[in-house]
Amino acid sequence: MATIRDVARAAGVSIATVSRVFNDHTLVNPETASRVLEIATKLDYWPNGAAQSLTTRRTQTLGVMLPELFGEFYSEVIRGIDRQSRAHDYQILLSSSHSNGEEVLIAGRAMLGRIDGLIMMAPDEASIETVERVRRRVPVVLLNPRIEVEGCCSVAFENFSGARAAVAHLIGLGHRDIAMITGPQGNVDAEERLRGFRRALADAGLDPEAAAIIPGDFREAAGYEAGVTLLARRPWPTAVFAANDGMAVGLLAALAAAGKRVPRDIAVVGFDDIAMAAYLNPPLTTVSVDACGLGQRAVDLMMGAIESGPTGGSLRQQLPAVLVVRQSCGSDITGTGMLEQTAGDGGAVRRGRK
Amino acid sequence: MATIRDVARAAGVSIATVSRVFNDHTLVNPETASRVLEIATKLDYWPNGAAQSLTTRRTQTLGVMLPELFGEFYSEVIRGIDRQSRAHDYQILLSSSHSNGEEVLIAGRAMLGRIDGLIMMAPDEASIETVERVRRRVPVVLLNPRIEVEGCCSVAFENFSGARAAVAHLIGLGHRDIAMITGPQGNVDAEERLRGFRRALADAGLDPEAAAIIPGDFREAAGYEAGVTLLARRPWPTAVFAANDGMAVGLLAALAAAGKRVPRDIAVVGFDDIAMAAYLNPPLTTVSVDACGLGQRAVDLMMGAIESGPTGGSLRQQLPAVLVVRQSCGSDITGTGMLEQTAGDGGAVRRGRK
DNA sequence: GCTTCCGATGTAAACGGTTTCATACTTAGC
DNA sequence: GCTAAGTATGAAACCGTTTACATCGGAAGC
Repeated sequence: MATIRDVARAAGVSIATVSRVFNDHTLVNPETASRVLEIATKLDYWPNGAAQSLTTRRTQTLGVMLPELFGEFYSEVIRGIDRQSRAHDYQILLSSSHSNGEEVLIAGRAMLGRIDGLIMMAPDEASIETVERVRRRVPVVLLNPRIEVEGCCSVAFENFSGARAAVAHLIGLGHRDIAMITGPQGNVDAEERLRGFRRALADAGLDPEAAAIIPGDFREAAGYEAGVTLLARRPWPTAVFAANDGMAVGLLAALAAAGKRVPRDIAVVGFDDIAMAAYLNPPLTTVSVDACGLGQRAVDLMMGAIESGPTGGSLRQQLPAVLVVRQSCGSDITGTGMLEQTAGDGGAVRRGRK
Repeated sequence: MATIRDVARAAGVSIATVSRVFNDHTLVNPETASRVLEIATKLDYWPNGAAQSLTTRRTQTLGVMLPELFGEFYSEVIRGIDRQSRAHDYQILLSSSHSNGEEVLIAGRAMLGRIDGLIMMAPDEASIETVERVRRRVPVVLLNPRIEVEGCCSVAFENFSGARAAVAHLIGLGHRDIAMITGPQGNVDAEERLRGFRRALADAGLDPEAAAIIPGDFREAAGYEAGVTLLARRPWPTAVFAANDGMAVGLLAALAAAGKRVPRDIAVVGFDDIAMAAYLNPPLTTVSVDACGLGQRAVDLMMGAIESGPTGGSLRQQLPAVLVVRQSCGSDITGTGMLEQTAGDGGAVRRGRK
């Protein structure tokens, strides 16, 4: 394939001139420029990206590392990152499904020299070292970080207050015996949601230790199993808070299979507000988070960090988690229009289909 | 940051030796190797990817270009690509949301030198030139191509026969007046599905020209509007085939809002089998395609193409589109177990929730 | 004791660009 | 007509690797 030297030779100029033509360095004679361009087209010359980024130290690429690419949530995050990156003329180098620190390290190493920054959802403690090493070379933005890393920006959802608001809502409806299906152990989001659940109970003077906690893993099947487990016990809780919508879907299926009516027999609340939540039977009350917005915000922070160089501070941002009341929780008050509060202090509530 | 020279100097060896240590070239003294490794760790040395790929001409990266990153379908494709890439130790460079040929060209150029191959869903004719130019340097795999490009592998769904099977099923249930909501003009999938719709009518001796065709764009809102449009006409069709599930969702909402019962008053069939299809009210009969599998298959083809070099032939693969019968079409025959046919000749049918 | 071979390492030339600095040639200023 | 300023271009260094080839001891073979 033609290189810059081929073009230079064919056009009878030096490689410096060809480079100038391709980089709009204006100080080149228009006549020469057009000749070079013509030759370049004829030779089908395209500058080599690797060579360019080697000298310029710019790649116009953002690295993205996610623990796993499963479920609608992650897709949305990626969509947000992608969209915002495009707006800034960046491409994204994606590497997901890392189950352990070792893999993260390898992936990080492979990205080095190919990215101008890294957006990362750190799965566990083992990856922190990789973050530190990467951070020494390019800016890093963390998504929902378990531990804040010095010098890294981060964006996170208000998992805690979102969960707290959801459970407070159930309590407000008169529920006293509320169970929870948790997310995978070690997952920050899952833990924060559990913490919010407990806090809401404590706030209402209920004993958090007395509540049934069923372990789950964010997957639909776990929700189904949890439903079976719950129904095997007596007395049944009057409401269940699932740590994410996927498990809520499974739970609803289990309850339906057992002939239980939602919300009459048991109320159900989820978390995430995935696309299908509004279409479930009954429509699922859940806590809405803007996954796409999370990605976009991360890119914005990254752009700031890239601009300001390594001296850039470490901004921490929180994105709201808003309770969306539908029918699965039993407070079927329609026609009241929209009612919202910010999640910041005590919880946000929104009614309606969307 | 430390370069290979820094390590070499500190360890008292040449850069060649350091390079050998990092590339397992065995012909290096174990003692020297461990000293180099130690120094490298102390200096926090990581090889620079751009420099490596410049000399080796290998990037361990696959380019992925999609027309837009919207909807579950594309997310699934990306998941498939990502998963399979990881299995082969490749990363993926993503660039989506290209609305015109110009943007595709720019993106293609930006990728050059950074990728070992390109997986692309070509949105329109204007991008063909870019494909040609890219193909001269690295292998290209096309997804659902409108036009086959000489020397490119491709993977596509059996859109035509899937749609044909769906409509044939409706006809088999006794429907004679069937409307269709089409996808965006110029979209290959949309066109093939329309073609399948017409063929099924013709097969049954019905006049394809007489059927109502409502233009859509694959989005939920378009489905809703199409529903309104259809209900404003008389007589109403007894069944509607939506070119994708997103629009079917909107259609169902419009029908529900108008007090129509599905499938009693009007039967509905979609296409794609997105996750929520099984949870809609009523559960949506649709044509299931394995978007994730499409991505995986594309990667497999790519690996073959990379292996065999530029001489590699141009394989064309087709992935089945299988009709999944649920309740929205009215053939609510439960308890009959699974019934499947391959879509290849006349259509595949599968019953049940999943 | 002299070749021969081999293992370990160094030297230097790529890879394909960008960019600093120098140079040649105009043009303007007086 | 000589200097100063400016414009267009070229030469060469550099970015951080890999790798073909050269070098250099030391062990083996005779």
